[in-house]
This record gives sequence, structure tokens and C-alpha cells, in this order.
Amino acid sequence: MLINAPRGTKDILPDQMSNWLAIENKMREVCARYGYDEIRTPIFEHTELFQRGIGEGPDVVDKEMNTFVDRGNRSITLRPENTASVIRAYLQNKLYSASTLVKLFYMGSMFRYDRPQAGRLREFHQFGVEALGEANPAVDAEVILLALELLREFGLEGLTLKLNTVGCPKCRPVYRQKLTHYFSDKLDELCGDCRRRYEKNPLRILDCKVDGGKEFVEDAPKIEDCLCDECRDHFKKVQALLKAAGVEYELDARLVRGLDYYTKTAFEIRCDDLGAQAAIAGGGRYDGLVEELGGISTPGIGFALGIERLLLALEKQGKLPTVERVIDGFVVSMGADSYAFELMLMLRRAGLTVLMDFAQRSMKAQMKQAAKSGARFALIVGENEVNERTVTLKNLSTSEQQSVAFNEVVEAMRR
RNA sequence: GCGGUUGUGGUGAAGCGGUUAACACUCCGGAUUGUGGCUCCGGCACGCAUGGGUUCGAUCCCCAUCAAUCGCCCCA
Repeated sequence: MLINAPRGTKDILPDQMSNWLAIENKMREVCARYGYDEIRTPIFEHTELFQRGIGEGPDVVDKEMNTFVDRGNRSITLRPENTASVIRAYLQNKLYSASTLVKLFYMGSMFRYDRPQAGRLREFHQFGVEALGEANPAVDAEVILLALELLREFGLEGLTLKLNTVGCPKCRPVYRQKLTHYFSDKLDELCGDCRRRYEKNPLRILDCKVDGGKEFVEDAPKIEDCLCDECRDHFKKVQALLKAAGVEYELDARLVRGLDYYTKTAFEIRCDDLGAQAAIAGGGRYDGLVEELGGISTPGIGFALGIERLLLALEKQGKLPTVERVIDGFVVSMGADSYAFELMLMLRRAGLTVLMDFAQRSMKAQMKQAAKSGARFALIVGENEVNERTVTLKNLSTSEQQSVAFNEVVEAMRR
């Protein structure tokens, strides 16, 4: 019996690497332009980091974490997201000492134990960005712009930016209170999920697919009526900056980011082509999180983007990027393997990409391989070439062929 | 975690309760001497996700498991 990869995990095979690399390269390139530096944190952390960082409540922590006890009897969790880890690293390594605004990005595996679907895996990959130390709404705008520009550079279409503010510790409780009060005598009219949400997070009721359209839900108190001056002003400034940048967005009072740590700005980028997993990227401000994790009060904002979802969307739109791979030569050996080896070594040392078929097959078969590999040249060696210490160099696109002295092959191939 | 659909070779797929499981592509080999991309010829599932059951007999029927997928939940 073969052993398969665990449910919800996927091999990224050689023929897909080109797409992954192209995407990762673009991410690094855009981040460099925006002044974000890469960071890599461990794939597992103390379970407590996520419990404190994300908060008890969201499914991500309650039901979806891969938690285990290690041999030293510690409770360890495979990271379900990276923000808490980045902040942990920021505090632990005192990155704040370098400058007030620390801008970081990451990419890597995240783990959530959920039922797999296309665009939703148990091990999946996120690219994300965190800007720590600055409360200025301009940073909110920069982060959103970075996400949008990145996707735009991939040529992705059918994107919608949804924007909301979820208030802060001053005004959110007021709003939540109002909502709870509002729904308290309407529980019977809500679906089962919403009755659950009523306890855990009444804001959720607003974007319920079952109840969302109901009149009394539509008429529920709006957060904008409860925002404190600071949050109201912040949100206004973020919008002004986005408008100035020519960004189109939808205000969505029902957009509730799933992780409890968000404050003020919350946003999500959706792509039409992804079915139920339409959220390709999401994020927001989390001004209380650093303090929650034991640092001094430090504002922060970030977002995460699902790389598999991006790949899926790009594939659907026929826009998968690739990285070029040039094969310079393919050595065809007619029973002259040691000479062929010498040749390959020489060429590779000169920095050329050279392949050969080791199956000792007919010349015809080897030529076929050479053509299939996409190599620019076939380098044919046999008894004659060995004796003359030459190489028969055939340009596979023009079919031109010449005999070249061993020492002059590199030069001939570079012409 | 809940509900639905699906599961045939490397790939896309046809198929029927009963002798050799179509077809296409890929791949491999060949069309005489050391030359590819075109053409032609030939080869490639002892097996129809796995494990049970029904049946004289199952890839086609039933059950379970596993997996994928769609929707929900949640989220990226």
C-alpha cells in the first residue's frame, strides 16, 4: 500500500514551481518597492501565543488549530496565521529599537484543521505584510495599496476591495452592546448559527447569509453611529487617501474580520472566480495586539493573502506567471560517455545549463530528448569527435550544424 | 464540523452484471548505416480508489473507509 500525503496537504511539483517562484519573486519585488523587509518565523509556536494573540472565540483558535504536546511536555501549535508570530519576533528581538515604524513581510505555510476544498487546505501558504509602530491612517492606505498593486501586477481581474471599520476598544463595546440589545428580543427569528453568534460575536449576524437580508437585520444599529471621534476620523482619512490614489472600494458595514484582534480599519479583497473561497486577501489594523502579547502599546496593521487562492484565480483567468528557464545544451553521446562527461563539466563550470540523457539510447532517441528539453544546442559526441577532440554543435532551432574544437565550444554557444 | 456530488492507465476520458476494459494524448520502440520537431507502424491497465457484502459471476448493485470536489460554517 502506498502512503499518501495527509488530507488537505498538497505537493508542489516541479512543473508548478515556476509559477510559485514567479509569484514569490513578484511579491519580494513589490515589497522592496514599498520598503518592507522579509522575516521568517518558526512554523510552530507555543499554543498560548495564538490563544492570546488571536483570542479565544474565533474558529481559527477554537476548532482549527493543530495542537500537540511535544516531548518536553509543552503545548505546541502549528501556526494558523503569522501575525502573532511576527509580533512575537518583533518583541523578542526588539525590532522596535531600529525605528518607530517596522515594516515586515513574510510568506510560508499556515495550518488549519478544516475540511479541505479547492482554495482551502490544511496546509496552505500565505504571503503577508505587517507594519508596526505607526497609527497614521496613511499606513493603512499604504498596506491596502500594496495588496492591490501586487494583485494588479499579476493582471488579476474581477477584484473587489471591501472596506469597513470595526472600531476600537473605546467604541466597539458600545456598538456591540447596542447590537446585543437590539437582537435580544429577536432571537427566535434568527437562524441557529446566528443564535450562536449572538453569544460569541453579534457583529457576525450582520453578514449571515441566511439572516443577512432580513429587514430587521438590515435595520440593526450601524457601527458608524457608534464610532468614537478618533475612529471616525481615522476611517475618513483612510478613505480620502484611497480615493486620492484612485482606488475603488465598497464600504461594507457587514465586513467583520474573523480574528478578534482587529481594530479600526478592516478590509478584504475578493475575487469572483473563487467560489466559496472568494476572499483572496484580508487584513486590518490591530492596535491592541502588541500590548496583548506583552509589549508596550504599539499600533499595527497588516494583511495576509492566500497564495493557493491567488494561484487558482490566476489559473482560471489564464494568467499564471512563470519564470524562464533556459537550457543551453543537451549532450548526445554515441558511446562516448566519458568524453561527454568531460564536456558537460567544462560547460557547466563555464556557467552553462547542460543536460544529457543517461539511458544509453539510440542517437535518435537522444535527439528527441534534446528537442523536448528545449535546449538551444545539441552537442553531439561520438567516436569521431573523441578522436578529433571536437564537438558537433547543432543549433536546434535553425538546424545549423558545425564541428567545433572542444576548447571553443563555450564561445560558439554564446554567439 | 454539517449536507450534496464524484473516484476507470501518466493525462483526458468511453464502457457493460458475464470471453481480449474503447478512443485520444503522453510515454517507449521502430521505419537499415551517427541527427530532433512532420508522417507511418508497433507497444504500454493481470486492472477499473481501498476494504467488505450481494450474486453462479461485478469495474458496473449495496455498505464502509479514504480522497477530491460543491455548498454551509469559517477564512486566506
